[in-house]
Amino acid sequence: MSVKKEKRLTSSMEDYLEAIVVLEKENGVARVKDISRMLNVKPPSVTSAIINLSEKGLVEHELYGYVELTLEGKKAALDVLRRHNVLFCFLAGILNVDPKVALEDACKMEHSVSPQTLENLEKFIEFVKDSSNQGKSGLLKSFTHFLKTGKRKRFSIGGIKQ
Amino acid sequence: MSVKKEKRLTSSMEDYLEAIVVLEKENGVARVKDISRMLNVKPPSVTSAIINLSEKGLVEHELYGYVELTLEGKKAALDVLRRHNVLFCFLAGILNVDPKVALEDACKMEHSVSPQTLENLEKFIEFVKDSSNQGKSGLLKSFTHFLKTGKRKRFSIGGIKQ
DNA sequence: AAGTAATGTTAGAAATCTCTAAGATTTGAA
DNA sequence: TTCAAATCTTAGAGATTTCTAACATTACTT
Repeated sequence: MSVKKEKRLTSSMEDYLEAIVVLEKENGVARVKDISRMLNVKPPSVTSAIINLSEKGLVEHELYGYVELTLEGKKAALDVLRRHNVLFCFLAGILNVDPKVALEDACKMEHSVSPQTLENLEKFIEFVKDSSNQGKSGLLKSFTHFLKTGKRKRFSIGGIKQ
Repeated sequence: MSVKKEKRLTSSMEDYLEAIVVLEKENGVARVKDISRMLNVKPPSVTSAIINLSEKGLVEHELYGYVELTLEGKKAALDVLRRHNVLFCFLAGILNVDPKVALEDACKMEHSVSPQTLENLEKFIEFVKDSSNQGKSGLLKSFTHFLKTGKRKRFSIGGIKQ
């Protein structure tokens, strides 16, 4: 009975998984060259990573061929992607951080955000965004105004206009 | 003229700086043993780190003596601490994440949050918190309620009661 | 003051992740 | 089909960070 001790994936390995799932979505398949370009690492680093992920049962790979996520790998990759997206939405959509910066931050923070924080962040986004049907909610408008001027504007949640 | 190329500090080195500044605040001085305990690493790791930080001009250290931050080191350490505190405030105070989890997350995320995100986060905290004089603001109460029940409650910002 | 306990350092090894250089395989063009 | 370009892998080295084991120093205790 080989009960593998599942160590948490490193940030690096999560990056590779994420790149692979994104490439699969974009191109149907993931190739070493594209992973390399996407992550700004050299091809040998990708090969090493693939061997590593393959030993963990997260990807399948034939020499000189494509890289494919296993079911488990896909699950892990989508989890990273979800963290990324939630963080990006919050940073760019609520905190009003420049999208380029928000992207960079999301790419780094996605590896350290806990499930609980992620869940509450998702709910917070829902809470803030759903409170307006069109574009920015009152809260968002008010905060954006506060960011620019330092002054508060009234706003409402729950459909009650002030 | 030796113009050192100042590479960004690694997460690890930031952790050491942060521990040192916290210990200095608590005990007046920082010692290897305490840094070791605070960061959950063995003493030789601390010694290595101190040598590293010392080469960067961020700490001073006499063999078998105390560790002290230089001016530059203190500046860097306080910067990390500020990131930590802002993140913790947001997670625990606004997102309603369990303080223990919020602490862990802050400790990890503090190394990857950009200045712009940090600044906007600080303003967001100010925006949300200052909108009530006593404890949780309307927004906070409303979000907490939403977290628990999934239902929205009306609230106000700007001192206007609904 | 001497010896023991506590603390700190040195040396050297292991894990992780990246790179360069060089060689292998595949693809595509003539 | 054969050769050149593109792609991928292997081998080996370097950086970073941690550890254990052994040794050095300092601080107590009596």
